[in-house]
Amino acid sequence: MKELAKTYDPKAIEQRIYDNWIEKKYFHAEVDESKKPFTIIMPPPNITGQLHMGHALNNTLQDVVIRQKRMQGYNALWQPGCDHASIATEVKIIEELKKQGLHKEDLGREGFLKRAWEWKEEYGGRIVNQLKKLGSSADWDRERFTMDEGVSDAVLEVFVKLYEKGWIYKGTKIINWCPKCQTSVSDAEVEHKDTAGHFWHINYPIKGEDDFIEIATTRPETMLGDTAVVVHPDDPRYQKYIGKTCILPLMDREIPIIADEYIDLEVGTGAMKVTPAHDPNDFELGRKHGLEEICVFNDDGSINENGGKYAGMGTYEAREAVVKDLEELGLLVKVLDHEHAVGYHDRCSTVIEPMVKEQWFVKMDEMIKPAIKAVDEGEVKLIPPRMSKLYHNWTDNIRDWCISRQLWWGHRIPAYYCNECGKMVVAKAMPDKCPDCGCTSFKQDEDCLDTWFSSALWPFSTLGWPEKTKELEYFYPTNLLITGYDIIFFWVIRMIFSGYEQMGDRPFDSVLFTGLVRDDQGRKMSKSLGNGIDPLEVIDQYGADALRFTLATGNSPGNDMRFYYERVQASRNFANKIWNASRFIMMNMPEDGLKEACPTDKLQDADKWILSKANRLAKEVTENLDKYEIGIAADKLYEFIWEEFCDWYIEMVKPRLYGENDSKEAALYTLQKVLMISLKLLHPYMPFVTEEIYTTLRPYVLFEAPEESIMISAWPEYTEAMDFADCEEATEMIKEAVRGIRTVRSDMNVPLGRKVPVYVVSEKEHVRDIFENGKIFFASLGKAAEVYVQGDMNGIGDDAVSVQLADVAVYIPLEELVDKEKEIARLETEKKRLEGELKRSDGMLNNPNFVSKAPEAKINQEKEKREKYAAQLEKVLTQIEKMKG
RNA sequence: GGGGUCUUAGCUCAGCUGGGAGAGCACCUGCCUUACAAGCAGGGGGUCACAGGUUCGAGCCCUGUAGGCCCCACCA
Repeated sequence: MKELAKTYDPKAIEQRIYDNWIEKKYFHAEVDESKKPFTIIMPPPNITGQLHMGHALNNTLQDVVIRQKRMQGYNALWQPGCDHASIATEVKIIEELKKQGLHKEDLGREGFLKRAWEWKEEYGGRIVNQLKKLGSSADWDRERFTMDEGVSDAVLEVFVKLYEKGWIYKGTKIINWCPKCQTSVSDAEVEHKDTAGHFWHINYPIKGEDDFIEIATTRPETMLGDTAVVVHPDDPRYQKYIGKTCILPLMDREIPIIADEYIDLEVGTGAMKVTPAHDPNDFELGRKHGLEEICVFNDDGSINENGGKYAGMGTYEAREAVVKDLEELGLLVKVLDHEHAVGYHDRCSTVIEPMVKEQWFVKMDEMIKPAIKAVDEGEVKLIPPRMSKLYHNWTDNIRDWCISRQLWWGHRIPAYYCNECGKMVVAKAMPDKCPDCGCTSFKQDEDCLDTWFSSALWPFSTLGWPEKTKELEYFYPTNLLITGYDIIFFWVIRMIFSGYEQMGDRPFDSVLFTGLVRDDQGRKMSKSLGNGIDPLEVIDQYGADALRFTLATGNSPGNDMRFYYERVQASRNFANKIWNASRFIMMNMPEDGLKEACPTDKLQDADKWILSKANRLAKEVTENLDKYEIGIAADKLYEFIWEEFCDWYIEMVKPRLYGENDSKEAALYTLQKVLMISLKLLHPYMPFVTEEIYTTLRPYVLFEAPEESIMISAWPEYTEAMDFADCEEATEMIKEAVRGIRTVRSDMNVPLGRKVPVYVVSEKEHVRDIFENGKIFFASLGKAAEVYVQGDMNGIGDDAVSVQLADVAVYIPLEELVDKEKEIARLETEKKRLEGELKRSDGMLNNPNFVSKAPEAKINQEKEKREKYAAQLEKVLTQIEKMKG
């Protein structure tokens, strides 16, 4: 007989098991109309990435769900892939080049892209291998990449379609510009942070008068691009100036003073300078009033030739110079401290410069509508539900999406310009000749698309769209997306509107949001803090199962969690627990295994009790998982396996296994049956240890006809045949009595080695039967010597220590060990407790409102409890009398 | 400025549609009992932030207060 090692050693088995799964192609899903599909689309990790705890968390949860669905008989597809992560990757490659003293321009576009693809080849596989270490059962045969041919084709298809529909357009508008990365970025990529700054109050001279209008600004250097001053039309302070002009200091430009209700009378001086080219508000105002847009910044953030003598200075250098000059001119009124929100690029933390530039945009107002409706009406379910508020936060204030990036690594915008007449043609491939002038030479747009443009199509592009593949037909819409709430705006919303627009249907039924995994002090794990915990190290130390179980428990959807090694240890211990329980069962296994199931009439109360509980557990775990309550299901498994199965059932059954015994076979069968159920239910969480045990047991547990792997075995289902709810009471009663004996022994300091006689007294015959059958348990679990079950007090002295339960009492004559005072005190405590319970119960039952309004079942339940307590209390009182007398 | 969320045992967190407060770790006591010391048995510890309200009944629902965290936002 094969033996299991004394402690579970994950390292010895994980790789071997995973390789076997891969070899057997268990992860692979093919279209099969005879089965129902269940699809999860994996959030594609960046090729630049290393596995971090966030990946470990959401991939664990995805794997739990997909493994369970696979066992339930669904045709389960977990579609994986990687993201080219346009800007993130480009930045990294530039950094690498920099170390060699090179700029990306030195390589040229083609050379740079070659380098980028090499990078992708080198690092793109790394994270996939790391996901495999976690046990992820994704269909790696279907792995995709956002820049592979198929997905790129989808990107071009969508771009051209939306362009032709008029929903993609090229326009000159104010956009967020990162002076460091030298590209535009979308609104979602700008992080606003309150930053300490100043309010500079500046006098602008009114033209032709010896008068000034005082404005306030947080960014004095932008005044170089001012083209107006605006005041509120009803502001009594400034009415006289409306329609006049003032002279822009330093630039000596004459600019109009205009009126607009946009102005808040309370803020600053009530008069605002207008810089249409460098502020989103000013831009709107400028367009409304037809103001000139003077751009005064170069792409690197320095002042350009429009800035006069300040040209060439950096932003902050220019700010100082401007302020100094104003001061010398006597136009600086005052400087106040002022905190205001400043936008930073989320990638590089550089201050974003709003700039007017020509870019490509996606028109959002129409496309967003079905996406709003879908969430409102529950066609796409967000878990937890509060996430739909976050979702609305964005959809309700949506602005057109700036999709062009001045980058090289990504999907190049499919717009072509005629080299002769400049005519623009948008098409999936370079046109043969110009429709206007017939010229055959074109130049493609230099810009790339926002990386999220391709991610938005992921749920259908990975399945082959725009081709009409059988996969697309069969697996779309997908069932579930599991991702962090931090990318709800970047990604989730964009997938939803893209799904409706391109496929005419939702991309997924549900989105389960995870929170952040924080360090043990609650801080975000980050490179700069150096507090990141490498999941691979955790796996190396404790095993993948332990990490997975830790991540799957102890938190709820959308909430952050802290990472504690203590919790991983606890999970590791749990894996070891079930390993050892299995080892125990193996040790008692008959040489040739167990060929047949034990007939019900041979099962004992304890067997029925644990089988029934396992049966109910299967039902509950399934229900929880159906609702994606992954942590709740895991808690129930833990509790059942450790406490009910190991601490109670296995301990109860031991005497039946030793030597010849009529009930041995039933015990063996029950142990194996319950273990199989437990292993299967646990498998989605702890795939490795459960597989190892399952395959080791396989040649012996023949009544189950086990599969060659647990991951393709059938998910346990609730069955009437295993519901012995009626028989559960007996075992529960015995447990209660055993617990009572243990407590008494402990309280009385009875050494474990000392066996004591135990008298079980009950007036009820059926209770006496239960304990007659359960005598064996008192010997092993309660360290009892002889056990006498009887209907009266015959042979029991008044000074015996007792456990008084409702229908039964247990007496233990301890003779010299009995400390009477102590025993009385113990009984008094018990008396108090019971009186309290009775009081509570009477309070409810004597309340006419309760009796008339509460559900009948609840009332009956309460009545039963009351009876039990009353009976118990009466016995305790009698016993106290006896001890005293 | 708008919104969300949290406040439960010493620590970290569960607690499903309201029906007698839970786990892990930590702590105390006793055990190397032939599955497991990564273990077993027993035990201590909580006016569920505060104040009202709804209800027969509130950790859970409503209102307000205080503190923490987070997101969104074009107030110069």
